[in-house]
Amino acid sequence: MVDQEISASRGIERVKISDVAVALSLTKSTVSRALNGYPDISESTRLKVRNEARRMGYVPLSHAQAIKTGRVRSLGIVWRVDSHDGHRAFLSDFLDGVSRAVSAEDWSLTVSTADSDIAERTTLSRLLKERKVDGFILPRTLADDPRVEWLRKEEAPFILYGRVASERNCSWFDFRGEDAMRKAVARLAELGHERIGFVNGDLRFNYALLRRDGYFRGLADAGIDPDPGLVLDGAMTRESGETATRKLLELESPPTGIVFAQDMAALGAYRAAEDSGVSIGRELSVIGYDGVPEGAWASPKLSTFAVDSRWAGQRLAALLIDQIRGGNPEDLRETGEARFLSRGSDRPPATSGRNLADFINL
Amino acid sequence: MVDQEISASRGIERVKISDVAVALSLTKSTVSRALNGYPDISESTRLKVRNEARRMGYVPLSHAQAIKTGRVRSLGIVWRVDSHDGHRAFLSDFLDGVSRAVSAEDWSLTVSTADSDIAERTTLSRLLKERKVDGFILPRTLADDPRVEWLRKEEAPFILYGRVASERNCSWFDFRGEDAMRKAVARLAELGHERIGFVNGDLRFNYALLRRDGYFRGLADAGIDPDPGLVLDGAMTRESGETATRKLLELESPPTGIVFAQDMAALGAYRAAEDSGVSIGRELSVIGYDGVPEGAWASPKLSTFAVDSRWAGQRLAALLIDQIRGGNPEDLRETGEARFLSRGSDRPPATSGRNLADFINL
DNA sequence: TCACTTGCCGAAACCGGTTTCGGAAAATAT
DNA sequence: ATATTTTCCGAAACCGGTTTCGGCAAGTGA
Repeated sequence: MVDQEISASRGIERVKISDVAVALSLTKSTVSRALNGYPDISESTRLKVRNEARRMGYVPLSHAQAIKTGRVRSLGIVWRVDSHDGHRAFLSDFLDGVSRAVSAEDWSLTVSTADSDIAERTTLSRLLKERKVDGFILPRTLADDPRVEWLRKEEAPFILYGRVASERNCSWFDFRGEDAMRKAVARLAELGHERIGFVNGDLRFNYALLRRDGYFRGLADAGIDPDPGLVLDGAMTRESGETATRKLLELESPPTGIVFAQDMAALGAYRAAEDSGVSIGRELSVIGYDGVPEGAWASPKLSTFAVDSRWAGQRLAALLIDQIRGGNPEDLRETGEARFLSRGSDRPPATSGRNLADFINL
Repeated sequence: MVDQEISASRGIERVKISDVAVALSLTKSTVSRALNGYPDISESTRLKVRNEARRMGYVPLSHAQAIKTGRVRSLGIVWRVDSHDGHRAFLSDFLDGVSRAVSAEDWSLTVSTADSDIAERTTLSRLLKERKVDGFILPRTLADDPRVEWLRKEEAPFILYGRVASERNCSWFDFRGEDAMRKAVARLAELGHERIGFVNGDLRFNYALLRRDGYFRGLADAGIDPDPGLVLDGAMTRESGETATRKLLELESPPTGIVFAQDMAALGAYRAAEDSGVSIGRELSVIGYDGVPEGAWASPKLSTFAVDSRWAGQRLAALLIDQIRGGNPEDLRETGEARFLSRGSDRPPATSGRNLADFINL
């Protein structure tokens, strides 16, 4: 009667390490070491233990392990929700990448959101103090990112999605946006464009600085003198991209091609162009960066440098786990290449001396 | 020298409960009970303990608590990445909502992704066995959802985003999509439409069944005989929405208005309409459901029933925490209302006997 | 044959909290 | 003044693992 009550209230008994030990007439210390690959366990007992553990369905409680090891086998991400929605489209892919890498090692992922710097700091601090995570993936890297110094001080492992000036002890993964911008300019120049504008994102973000450099290098490569009047920044949404484009089109001699540091801004150009009566792919060429899905639904489709967010998430997680396991942070840096999607929005300039036939024969 | 080495290698010492106890000349058991609000601690010492703990920056390790309490103060979500991308736009808001509710209680959120049923089951199982989470939020509820039965068997707390047929012991939050569909039909009927089509999502999902019911009730309300030929399903992307719309427009007597169970499908209608030479808001009225941001960038802007994903996440998390703390699952059910955004895509039919002036005087 | 490794496992401490139990001191009742 | 209850805290067990340490038995070398 009492037994029934107990079993009814407690449900399926969880099998613990001592259960496995008893079943094998061993001590739990032996079972633990066998399962964790200690060298002082014979191969034969290691095998027996592993089989019996599997047979009994034994899975160690992660928090019971953590109390002694100090590791919870979990990574943390604080996602900013206060900024432009340009990156929102990638959250799903990004998390998928992180999740895959993390699951492959039997780790897990803790996600939190924040809508301000202090909220982010508070959350990072709490996750760290409670030891909910062993390290952090930091998206949206600033040129001079205060999180870096703070996490160094707290001695918490972290990795940046994006590069940073203060390199000491930093790991990162990033796509070489500067290369993409450079190629975008080269592409437009090759098509015959001579006045090529650049609409950048917010300069507080490090990628904006890098992409700006790439743009200017592209101009230099093509032998085009840079015109500061053709360069704008702070556009990371459709609205601001629309405004920026409008400004450029209202210039005395407007650009025939514009490179955008972000697709969302580039999509804003479509409306500005429509209002100004210029058609994209004809009077105005546009190349974006990011590879947002909406680009494929614009007409003409937006040519862009697509970024593989899933891959970024995957590498970030894998590198961070390496670091937590003792790897040297400065050895854990990787970059990737954005893939150019040539679609309809980049074409030879309508007013160019060179015509379409020339281009085809190029 | 040795001390230096130790302090240098171990860094900032974490303050533990025994440190607080020593500082106050109390035992750690007293400190623990004081902090956790046990009634057998005097108000004066409770205050002293609380202040000293705060002063020393003491925060309990969540996994150290968990080993005795069995609770890790964490919720789990497995996000499906294999389906249509209609819900991706909401992930950011949704997670933000969950994160807010969870942080308010000092809990945390563990996120994982899966691209198949078995992957999802494997992940749920692992999170449960390792006890990384205390309960699950289940998005994307199926009409007959196998996760429900399985989690019941495992005795794991869970809550559904969406309702389900097998109600026993289930908690949920959901938006009353059926009400929205009913109102959408009413709206179109009021505008003078008599042939109103319906493009539904995948019928395996429970919301599709509910919304279909809503559509038919709307027709009944308006005294319109349902025409099975005007009802299609399985459209949850732009592509499939485009195809579905094309089919409807090719009918001998095509609908003058279409209600879509999902915005993404409704956006597909724009291209179909363009190709067929009918203009949306004139020859064809369209009402969607979801409130995706892209809807505001279509022309004309898509009229739709917008869902507050942040709110959904918030309520789901709060209700689930209540349940884990002992609340009766069947008492923890809530629904919400989708908010109608009247924009440009729903207008009186061009061929209607009633003209615009009539409508204005309505 | 004896001393000395080496291989392998058990015993026990330990991690940082929570919770039960018992008892001393203070408050109340008799 | 004594008996009885309350109030409040300390002592110790406990949670489920990991890790250190020590020792027995078998193997090795001289």
